[in-house]
Amino acid sequence: MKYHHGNLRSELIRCACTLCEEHGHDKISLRGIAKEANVSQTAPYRHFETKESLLAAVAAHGFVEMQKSIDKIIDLSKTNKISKKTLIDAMLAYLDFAISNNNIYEVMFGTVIKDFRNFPDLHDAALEAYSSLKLSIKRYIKLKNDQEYDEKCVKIWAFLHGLVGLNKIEQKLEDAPTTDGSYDMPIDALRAAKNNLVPFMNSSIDALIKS
Amino acid sequence: MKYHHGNLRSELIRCACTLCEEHGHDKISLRGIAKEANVSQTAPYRHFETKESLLAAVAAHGFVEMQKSIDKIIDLSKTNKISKKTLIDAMLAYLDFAISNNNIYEVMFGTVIKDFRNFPDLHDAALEAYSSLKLSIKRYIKLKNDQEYDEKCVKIWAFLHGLVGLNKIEQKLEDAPTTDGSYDMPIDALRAAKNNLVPFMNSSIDALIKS
DNA sequence: GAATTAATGTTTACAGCGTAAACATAGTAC
DNA sequence: GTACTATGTTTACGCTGTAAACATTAATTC
Repeated sequence: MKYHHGNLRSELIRCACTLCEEHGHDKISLRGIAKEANVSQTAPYRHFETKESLLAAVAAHGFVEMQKSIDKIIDLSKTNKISKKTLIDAMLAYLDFAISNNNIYEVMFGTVIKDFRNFPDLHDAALEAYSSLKLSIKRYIKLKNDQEYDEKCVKIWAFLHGLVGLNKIEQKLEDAPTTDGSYDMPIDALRAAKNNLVPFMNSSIDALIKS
Repeated sequence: MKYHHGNLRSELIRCACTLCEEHGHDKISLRGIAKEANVSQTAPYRHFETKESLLAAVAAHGFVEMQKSIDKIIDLSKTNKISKKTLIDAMLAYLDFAISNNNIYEVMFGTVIKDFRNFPDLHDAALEAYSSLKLSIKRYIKLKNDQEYDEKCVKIWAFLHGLVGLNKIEQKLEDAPTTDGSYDMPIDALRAAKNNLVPFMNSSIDALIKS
């Protein structure tokens, strides 16, 4: 085995992403990541100042991937209007990314990384992802000015982000009978929403854009 | 000083709430909480099986307090309809609680507690809080059936929960110029929303209820 | 009311964590 | 080739959650 790895930095990010998605950010250690990459436990410190900065790289990677999955839907090579179906598909792509990369999404939006400005790559990646979300609205509907696009975009982003959060709650509550013998109403409602996601999203997104 | 504390359990929860809100759940230790309560570092284990279960008590307390702040607005002693202003006030009470108890809200809705069913008090408190949210909608508008109330409630809850999340993001991004010299559009939009929160909420909540 | 038991404290101990410091090896510039 | 820099390893430290053994007080039994 070579003394020098050659590509340790990106390998560490790769291992961190894998382990994070598998076990959750609070269950992974720098030592575990280093072991996964077959290096000593302090080797990561040649590439990342702290554990937080390695997780920042994981989050940045997440934002890039999330943006890609939105861009794929709205087809960046074109500039024409998109249909309502395409808009909803883009929103569904957001949800799909968030849910299939649950633990990485948590790193992107949770409290792990305190200040994005300490990690310029992450800061940029997050803004880039937002710009794709905004672009999808821009290409769906004509509004007065950029500020108005931002307002709608924030409303929709909040709604999407909230749905991701509630999805986590649902998993924690499940539908065990409560102590008084009744069942969990919010869970049924959340399940119903998920089972009919397209009409659910159609009505909500439309309402928010026109609000 | 007495050998037996007398009220250590509730005192530990109180200390945990204080320290958690002050430093964030990931920065507090069982040892620190024990020290704050003036007991030995393993004393908490006579009342809580794990750190997670102490934090579950913190979360349960949070849900109770959150529910109280909603109930105070809609006045549980009455059963008549409420005005739109009162409904919005209830939603603002949710946001206000979430933001002024940022770190406890994180414990309530984050990944710290894996499965609420392991903590029946927490499970119940969460459902109780949801029922108050739903009640506020029930007393605002007449809908077909309970299922329909749940659908609207989930939409609004998602929106509120998402706004709380975006508020955290805003704090992490702030408005430092990005590497290409431009400024952060989402931040401006979020600030604009916060500076005009009542009309912002008015239009959004209305749109979601009618969607 | 004394003896027993249960509840609730303390002390000690351990393995895993993030990370600092000292050292070793490999690649690069002159 | 020699010096320098980059990137690896080894060792060590204080903090963490928590298990185990022990001490003290409160509650229960007779």
